[in-house]
Parts: sequence; structure tokens; C-alpha cells
Amino acid sequence: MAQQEDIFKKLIAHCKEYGFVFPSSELYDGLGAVYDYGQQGVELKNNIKRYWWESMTLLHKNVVGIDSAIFMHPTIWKASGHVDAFNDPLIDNKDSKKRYRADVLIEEYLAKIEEKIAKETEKAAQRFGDTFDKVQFLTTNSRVKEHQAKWNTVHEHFVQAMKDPNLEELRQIILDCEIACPISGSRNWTDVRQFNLMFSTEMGSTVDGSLKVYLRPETAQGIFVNFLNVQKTGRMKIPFGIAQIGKAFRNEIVARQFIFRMREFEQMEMQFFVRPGEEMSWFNYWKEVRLRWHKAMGLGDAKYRFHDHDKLAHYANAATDIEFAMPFGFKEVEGIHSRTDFDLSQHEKFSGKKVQYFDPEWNKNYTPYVIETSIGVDRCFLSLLAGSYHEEAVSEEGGTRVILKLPPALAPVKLAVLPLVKKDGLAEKAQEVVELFQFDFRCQYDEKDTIGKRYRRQDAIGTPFCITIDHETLLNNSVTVRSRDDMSQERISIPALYDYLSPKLSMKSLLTRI
RNA sequence: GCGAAAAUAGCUCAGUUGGUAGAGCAUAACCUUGCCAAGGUUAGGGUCGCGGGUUCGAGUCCCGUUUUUCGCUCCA
Repeated sequence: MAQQEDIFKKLIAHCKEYGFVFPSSELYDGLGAVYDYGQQGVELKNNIKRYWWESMTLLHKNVVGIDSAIFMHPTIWKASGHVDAFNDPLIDNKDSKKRYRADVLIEEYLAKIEEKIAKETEKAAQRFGDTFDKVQFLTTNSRVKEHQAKWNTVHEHFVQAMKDPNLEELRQIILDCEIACPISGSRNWTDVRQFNLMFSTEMGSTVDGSLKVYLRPETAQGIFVNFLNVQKTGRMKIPFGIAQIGKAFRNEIVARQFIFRMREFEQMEMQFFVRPGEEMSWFNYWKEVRLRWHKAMGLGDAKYRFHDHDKLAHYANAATDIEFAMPFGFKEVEGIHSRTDFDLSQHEKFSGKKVQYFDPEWNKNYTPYVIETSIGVDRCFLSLLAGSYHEEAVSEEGGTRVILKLPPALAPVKLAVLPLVKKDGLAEKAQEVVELFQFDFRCQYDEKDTIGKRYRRQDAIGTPFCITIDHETLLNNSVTVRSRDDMSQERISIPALYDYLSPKLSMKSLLTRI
């Protein structure tokens, strides 16, 4: 594990050194859990997105894409459950380090008082038997009246404090009632804080007339609210899917582990709409399809596994994660959820508009069920880097070769064109080769330093092939093609290069492996 | 959020009881060489994370703060 963490550190350093990922706003000491993609990183990231997009929209005739706005009507987040679920007032016990919902602690306290009253009543009922008058007992017994008074005061205070809600008042109630932590037994509490995981901002330029809008915490809702638009204008028949790639934002309390958990991140989501009752077979279908997509990248099948959820979210009736062997353990890269008809039903309820599908075969309307596949672009990016980073001992002096064994179709730079020497017209010849491929493959030209150094530089960014122009090139128009993974070389004539390289570098080569 | 550690050139680090900020690699230019890193010459690059305090004087001591890492906590 220590060795693994060491590799993780090297990976982060490598990302910065070679222009894959930079900490955001580094010039100003950085911004927590936000990162920028550099010149190599953006290419790799775009290639990942293209691989996903084409696998969804080209390989599945019934999957189409959209690109919805980040800003959405605020009520959408009420319907989805995000506003309520993300707004709890929380308080920490400093001794046990446990975190509680402040309102739950107070409610539990009130429930205890109610219990006490009930017990007193029960005891009295047993003592007096048939002559017991419950109403009279409750209004006259001094101990019960004391409990009742306490309950009333606290409850009134509580309701008042929850209105805005007033966090200081909530804490005061906890202190007044001498509520103790169930674990440590202490009353050493922090302030009550509200953790809202959604970022919000104001829409509209005047302060008074502005509307509070949220930065979407997931892209899925943009698909759900466009379900009818796409279904009707695209004449889509169930089953069909809608795919989307886009940014999402979560104000994480603890954001760690490099780009694994960021406050601003990118998702690739596909919502697949199916008939009620058929969701489980589609769930299993997409599980397998998605796993094959990951494995086709060739990082090693053993690095992936499913993790089925025991505890399901409120909207799901089945859920699994595809986990990848990150340097810090197996971690979720993609989630596959059977979301039932929860989201569409909620939007029907909150919008007041019918969100249903007329099935011509069944000859009736229904709310479709949804299978969701949701993958984090950044997590996929991280898994690719972690899975392709290799160090090889090469020379006797103890030198190591650092290689990113990226899938060739996803590599930021596909070809490096290198003149063996600058003089004798080799540099000019190399430029011709660069121009020959400029519309087909991303090429990098490099004439600086020895040829060995240049090979190493390309290895470090994962360039699959290096083309070297030497003196023989001028004689017979052939070049050497050097492979990244095994350093082997092959002599190919320039006119034959395209047919040699294209099958190895094209996106099609990757897509056909799924 | 709590606790611990760290922060000096692009990277890895050195910097003596507190006394003018260094090395290697990397980068750029030129010369030399040419198929798997580390030939020569020269140059650029740091208000030592930021702010305050102690001191004649702070990279060094003290306080605060920011960022990062680790552990706990949290996690649709």
C-alpha cells in the first residue's frame, strides 16, 4: 500500500510535469479541489469523451445525445430531491467526532419526553385500574405537567428555529436541553452548520427581482426534463436512450484524492427509458455493455469489478458501481442505476404537466422506467493514467523509462516525427511528413536533444509511435516506426505509412473491441 | 469539519547557535554528436506559500493564515 501511494504521488507529479493536470488558480495558491487540464490532458480528456459518445450514439441506434444548460429551473431540484437532501443542519460532537443532524437530535429529545409521559400514564393506569381518567391525569399530575411544559417550550422554540432556519437557535436548544452525544456522552458541541452540497447563484441583474438558481449537481435532470422534447421531435420509441456529457458541481465537504473527487467535475450520463417491468433485464444489459467498454481500453480486466449496492438511494430499485483499481484502492468510476419511474413522476408532479409515453403496442400511456449509466470523465481519466503508468529499468546505469501505455486511440499525441539530425535536410523532410498527416493524426515534431531523449519524452506522454527520418529516408523514402511499448522498430515506406498506422490509431479500432 | 505533517528555481532537494539564497536535473541559444536519457560553452529563472511579531538583522525563532498530503468524519 505504501508503494501504491508512492506511485500515486508520482502520478500527480507526472501529470503536472507533462501538462496533463494543473491545480486550479495555482498562481494564487490554488483553489481547493478544483483542477485545470493542460495541453496533453485536454486531448486525452476529449478522446475519452469521444470514445464514450461514439460508443453510445454510433453503436446504439436508439441512443441520441443532447446538451442541456447548467442552469435549470430551481424547482427541478426540489422535484429531484436535491434541495431537501442537501440542506440538513449538522452539528459535530468534538469528543466523539461524530456528526449529527441538529434537528434530529432535538426531535429525539422531544420523543424521549413523550415517552416519559407515556410511561407515567401507563403506571398510573395500572395503579388506578378502571377508575383511571386519562384526561384528568394528564392535566393534573405534577410530574406530567412538568414534562408537558418542557415539551411545549422546547417544541415551540424548535419550530421557530427551523423556520429560517436559525442555526444558532438550534444549537442553543441543544445546549439548553443538555442533549449529550450518545457515543461520548459529552455536551462538547461545535456550531450548527448547514452543508448545502449545491452551489447557488442569482439569476437576473437586479437584487430584488433575482431568482436563486443552482449549478446542477448532476446532468441527469437535464435529460429527464427533456424527455418529451426528444421523444416527440425524434419520434423515439421505447426503449431508447438520451446521452449527455457535461459539467456538474458539488460543494463537497471533504474533497480529496486529486481529480477523483472535485467540486467541479464532468459526467457522461445516459438515461435509458424502458417499459415498466422490463427494467431489470435492461439493467443487466447495460451493466455488461458498460463493463466491456472499460475493458476494451486494455488496462487489464482484473482492474475492474462490480460493486452492487445493498443500501439503495430513494429513487433506485437496483444499483451497481464499476470500480477500478486506483492506487488508493478499488474506487467507483461509473454507476449504473435502475431509477424506476421516480424522476419522471416527480417532474410530472412538480410541473403539473403530463410526462408519459404512449406505447402503440401496449396501446396505453405509462411513465417509463429508467436505467442510468453515469460515468465521471475525470475518474475515467484518472483510471487511464493510473492503469497505464509504467516505470521500466532500462540501462545499466539504473535509468528508468517512464511510459504511459495509453490505448493508442486515446493518446493525446498519436505520432512524433523526429529527424535523426537537424542538418542534411532531414529536418525539412520531417516537416513534410508532419504535413502529410496533419489532418489524420495529432503529430508532434521534435528536433531538440539526442534521439534517445526524444523517445523518452514521447514515452512519458504516451505517444504510441515515433517516426524517425534518417539519411536512408532521403535515399528510398522510408522511415523507421518505433513502438512505444516494446521499443521495437520497423522500416516502412512513407506512402505505406497511413495504412500501417490508421488501424492502430483510429477510434474505430477501439470501438470494435467493445 | 477535527487531528498530524509539509511548503526554498519548472522538478528533486541542500541551506550550520539567526548574518548577502545554492546544487543537480530541466529550460533557451550556440558548438559537437547521432537509433533509445544525463558531451562542451553561455544565459534566463527565487521578494524562501502569504501576513504579522521578536531582533541591529529571519529561509531559519514565535503567532496567524492559505494550499497540499495522511488519518478520522462525511458522501445520491
